[in-house]
Amino acid sequence: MEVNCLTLKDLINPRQPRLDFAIEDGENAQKENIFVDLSRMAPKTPIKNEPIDLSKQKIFTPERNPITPVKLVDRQQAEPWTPTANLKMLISAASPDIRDREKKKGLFRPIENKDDAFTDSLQLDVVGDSAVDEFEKQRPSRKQKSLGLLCQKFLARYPSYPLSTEKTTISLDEVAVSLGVERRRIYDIVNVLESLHLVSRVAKNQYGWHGRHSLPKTLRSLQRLGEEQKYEEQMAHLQQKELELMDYKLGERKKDGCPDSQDQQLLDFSEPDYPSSSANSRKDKSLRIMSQKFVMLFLVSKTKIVTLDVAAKILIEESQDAPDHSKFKTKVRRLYDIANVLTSLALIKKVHVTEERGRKPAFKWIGPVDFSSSDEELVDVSASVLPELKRETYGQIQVCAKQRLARHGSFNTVQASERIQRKVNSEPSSPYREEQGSGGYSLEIGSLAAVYRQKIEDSSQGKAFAGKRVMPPSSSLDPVAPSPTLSADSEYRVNPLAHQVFSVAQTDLQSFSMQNGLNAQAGVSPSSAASDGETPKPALLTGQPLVYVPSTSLFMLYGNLQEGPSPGSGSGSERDGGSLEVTASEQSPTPSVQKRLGEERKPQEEEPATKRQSRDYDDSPLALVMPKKPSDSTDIASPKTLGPGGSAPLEDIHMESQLSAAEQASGKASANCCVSSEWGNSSRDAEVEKSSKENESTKEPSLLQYLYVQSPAGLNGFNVLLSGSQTPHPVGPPSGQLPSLSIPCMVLPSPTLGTFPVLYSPTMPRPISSAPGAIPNVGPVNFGLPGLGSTAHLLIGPANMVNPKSSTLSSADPQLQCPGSLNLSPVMSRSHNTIQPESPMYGGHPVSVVKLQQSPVPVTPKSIRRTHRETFFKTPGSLGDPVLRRRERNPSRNTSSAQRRLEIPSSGAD
DNA sequence: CTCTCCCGCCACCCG
DNA sequence: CGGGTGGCGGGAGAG
Repeated sequence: MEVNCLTLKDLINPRQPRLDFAIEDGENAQKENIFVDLSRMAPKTPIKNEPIDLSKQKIFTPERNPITPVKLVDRQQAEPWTPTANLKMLISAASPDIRDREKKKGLFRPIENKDDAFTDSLQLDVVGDSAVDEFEKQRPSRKQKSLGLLCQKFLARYPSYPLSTEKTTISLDEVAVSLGVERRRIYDIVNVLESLHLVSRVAKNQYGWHGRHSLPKTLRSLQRLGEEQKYEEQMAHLQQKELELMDYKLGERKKDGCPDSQDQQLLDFSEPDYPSSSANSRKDKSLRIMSQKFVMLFLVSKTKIVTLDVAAKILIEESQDAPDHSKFKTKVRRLYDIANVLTSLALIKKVHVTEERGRKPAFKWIGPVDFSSSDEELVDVSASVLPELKRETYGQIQVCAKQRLARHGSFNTVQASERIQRKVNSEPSSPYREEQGSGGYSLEIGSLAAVYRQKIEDSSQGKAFAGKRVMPPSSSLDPVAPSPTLSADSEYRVNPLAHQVFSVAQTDLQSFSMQNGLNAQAGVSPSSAASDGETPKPALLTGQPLVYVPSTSLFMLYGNLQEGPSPGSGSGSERDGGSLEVTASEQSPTPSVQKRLGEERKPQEEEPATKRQSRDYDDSPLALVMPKKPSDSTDIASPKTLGPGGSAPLEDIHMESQLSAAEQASGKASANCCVSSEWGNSSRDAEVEKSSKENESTKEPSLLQYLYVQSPAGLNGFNVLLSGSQTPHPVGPPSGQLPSLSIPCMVLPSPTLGTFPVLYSPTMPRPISSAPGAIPNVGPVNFGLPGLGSTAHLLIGPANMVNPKSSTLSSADPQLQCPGSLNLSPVMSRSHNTIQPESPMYGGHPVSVVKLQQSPVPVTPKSIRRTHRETFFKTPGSLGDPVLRRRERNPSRNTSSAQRRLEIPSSGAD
């Protein structure tokens, strides 16, 4: 058949018209520099079949009938897509099974080509000729088929931060069909995603989607591993060598071939090859491992820039392959594959490093960075000093945080970036400088790393790279087991700093803001500044959580808000070190291990309930949190069950804490709010603008205080809160009643906590009574922050946090939906999917929303939302979700867990 | 040219 | 053993 098919295909294809020009550009852009929106995309949770509306944001999906079609005008889209599609159609005709697939595919098709489709459709509609042109043009350019694009499509199907309750399984076949590609390609994507624990294999052909919840943790673990392996040194070394070589040999491009020599040199340092540690079995060379190592390189790199040649060399070296040119080429190819996926995840972007000799392709890390730094430091200290963290510890931690703030909190991003840049430039190891601006990562990282290194060194030998071999490839990759540090971390997060922290934070913030200036622009993070082509859009990345930590992170947040998805923001997420337990699970290096670990994890997980909570925050796109106990409460959502002793009555506590937190927040928040939303969008309601303007006055002067923002995972960051109220004092009123803020903002309780009362401030165009209940029609409100720029967009929904986004948009802000704000829409859509149930409610009465706060208990869908935790890695049993909220869910979880276990085996190769 | 990286053969390896 | 996985590298599009 295939043969025949091919033939047919050829005939048919002969050129389907794809138009994708516009799209292509976009693609290119993305690919090249960018980042992606995937996060924003709507999630479709279940792939399974249905096309869901998914919404794909922009695209409209024309489709549903996929089928065949004749080429024609009607459905231009349908037809042409890709040759592959055609082929499939043909095939389907032949076989029923296939046909089914086709159908499915068809459903999805829109997705696949959404962009294209979108464009096409527009064009077509507009211009009749286009159709013809299309045919003519038809080139399915390579770009269209690129792995990066494919990956984006893939990611678009799933929520970045799926609710803990929703377990999404990915059927490779389905995906392949829906995306119109061969399965082989899906493997490439999945393998990379798996390396980051975004997915895990469940069974044959089946993967479970975890989302980004644990990404910070995973990254942290990888960073640690990278440090242990001394990748940084290796990189520096290679770079130097190269430079030297280059210098000596000027023009020759032997580079390609050269690697050998270099490699050898490296080897010298380290050790002679190690033939085998684990012999590199196929696994060692797997894309998964390569991916992890590649990520590690970024994480340990001070510059956060990794050139492909260096990465390839290191990989070759590790693999012990004899370095030959072909190997090098192969490695590079693989790295591109990985890079495409990572780029789609908005973790890296392409840049070019200009060395003395020319440009070299490289990638820059734009994902979260700081996790390791501040928190770790703290953690570390605490861990080392106080094995057991306790309240007291917190105190210490707080102190540290304060200090840190003092030192860095006010740090101007720009300054930071400059410094970094300087460092980079001066650094011998990093001969090149980025074309763009340097990222504004915290400077501390380096120092921290140094510290770590030392520690490590102590244990390990003097040899530079000896460490590397130490790790078994696969296992090593996985995240480290939870270390005490983590625990500390977690605690830190979890409980964070209570008031003290807050106070500190406030202060810092002010100073910070002052220094930075309110303008968001000013605050632009370096990375963003860099600008290559980065689009601001990225900011939206829903996926990236902002910093939640009060102290240090604040500034990051600030930056993030402004910028949006700046890498820095991501870093914030990192902090979540709290994910201890998660770590454990995830850490288990290989997936397989993970699975196994599941059991082990459980125990660990127990403690973590709180952690998770913290994590949740982290995960949540924008979460500024004020830690406090309340946060813990959030955990509710956390899947993991509490251990026996665990936090017992979380719920109660949560409630209380939440309230208190809310109060505090309200009180504290004094400034104007700033909200940033992830999505930048152009559109905003006029009203909003007004409000914003009004706010502006306020804003400018003050600074922002913040608030906390938390967005439920599913929401993608939509919830932000800000406030700035003048009223510093906390309002006493428990849940619902908070003092009204002069500024129009709503304070949302942490998503997780459903209980929180929402605060809404009336400044809005419509006068609203401050009383919560009173809120009239507050539908979702958008805030535009002037300072933030058009990009910033805030939507607030009266309803629970959860829905607001989606529903809000749809109902209230049509504008948002406008094409212009594509980004938003996608997001929105996503949330929709996830939350759908709620949406209806929401739509109905905004006001009612307020009530939401009520008791969390309800099993209603809403409640579900809260739980967005990550389920992922955890093994099933361990998942606490159920626990948290309602015990009801457990059953489901168990089931899921079972699956995972199954998975494990397969993946678990180890 | 070089940079990217798609494509798909075919080896592994698991069930 | 069959089929799911996925290493691998030729070769071609894009710049």
